[in-house]
Amino acid sequence: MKTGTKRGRPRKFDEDETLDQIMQVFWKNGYAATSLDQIAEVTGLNRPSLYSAFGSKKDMYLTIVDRFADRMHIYLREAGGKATGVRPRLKAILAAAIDLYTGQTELNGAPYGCLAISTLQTEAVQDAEFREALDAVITRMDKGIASLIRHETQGSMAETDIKEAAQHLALILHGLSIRARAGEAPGVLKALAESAVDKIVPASTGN
Amino acid sequence: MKTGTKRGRPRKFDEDETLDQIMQVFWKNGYAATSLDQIAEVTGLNRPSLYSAFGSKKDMYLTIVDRFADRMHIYLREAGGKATGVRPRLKAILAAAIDLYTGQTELNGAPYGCLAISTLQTEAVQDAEFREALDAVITRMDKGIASLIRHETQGSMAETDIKEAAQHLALILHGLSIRARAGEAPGVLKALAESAVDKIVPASTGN
DNA sequence: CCATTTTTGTACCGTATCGCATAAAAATAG
DNA sequence: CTATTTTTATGCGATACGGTACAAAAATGG
Repeated sequence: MKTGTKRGRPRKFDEDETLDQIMQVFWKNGYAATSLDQIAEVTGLNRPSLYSAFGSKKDMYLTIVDRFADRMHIYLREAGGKATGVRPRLKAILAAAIDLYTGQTELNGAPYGCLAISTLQTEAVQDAEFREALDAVITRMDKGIASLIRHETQGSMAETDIKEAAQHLALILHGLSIRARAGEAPGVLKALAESAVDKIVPASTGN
Repeated sequence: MKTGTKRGRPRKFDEDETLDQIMQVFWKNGYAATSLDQIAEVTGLNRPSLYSAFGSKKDMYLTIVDRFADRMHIYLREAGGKATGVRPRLKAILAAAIDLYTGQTELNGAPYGCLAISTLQTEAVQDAEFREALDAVITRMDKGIASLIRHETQGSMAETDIKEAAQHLALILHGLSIRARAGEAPGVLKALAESAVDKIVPASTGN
């Protein structure tokens, strides 16, 4: 019984590529306004294939939200790594996020903002599972930024101040996502992000 | 030809009260996930009556967005008037907004965040009219906050700094709306708002 | 070459959707 | 009391929705 090769008819599609296509649709239209027919058209699959591969519409969406959050954090971590010092690193990740929100990266082709902030949020009231997913995304962002600040300031900031600053920057970031979706230009958003970092993170730390 | 009294069958409903009920439904569910049947049930009207009074679903929603923005600004203006000094006034309007976002006021009964930020935003990509409406809400908030700062600092701040600070605070506010919808407690949000004001608005102005 | 397994594609089910057509109801005008 | 005006109420109509049943297709195992 060789288990190297799969048994039945081979899939016509690449799962990863298909998930990326699905992500685009949800990212653009949100959950409620997206139909499975649209997804079927974009992916080239038919609904039964979609269902057997990814479950229900809600399953698909939650999968996509996780996928987006993972991608986002890898992408921001990488962007933050290119600078040194608290403020420069924070500015770098905010600028990278703005590029993503305004459609300047290869992950998306248009100014859709943040998938979680801009689409998941709307559904959060009606559905507890969506609300928990949104909360998880927010918390993860808070902790990610706090971790960066903590690491970069090396004990010169009180822990409560670190957490507070991180939340302030996350609030700013989410506000920027909304403006990106409203059509605001990347340059304007980046200028706002830079000055926000200067105000929120103390200069006494050396930068 | 007396024109004092209307001619036909009298309406069974109060237009203002009905609009408030419609606002609740859109506020909770967003645009796409709201059906006219839900609205009909909540208002006690049937669809033809709704249509003849308020137009299509999209018409109704845009009407509601305007209505919400107007209410919001009256409410915040009133809240800001109860304090004196830049920072106290800004803190007062942010706290009032958080009360609204978390369902502590009589305008709404649950933590739905900001209607425009939390529901209009999702539709902004698909529909240019929605995108413009969102942009208008954002701009109005920026200008409102800038006006407050300008008035309260009496020329001690440069105009560009005023506008920048106003946008920073609006970004924070919109981020707070999202957290409210995610279920965060009012107290936590208010603490964040207060410290944000302290960081963003210079202390040199006297407060 | 036939059985088995997995995916694909067509077609369908029941329901929900928005908008409207049409008639009944309730008021005023003369 | 009749004509007119406006709103209400029933119901239709065409489409769209999510999900699934079922058979054909395409691979492997022996």
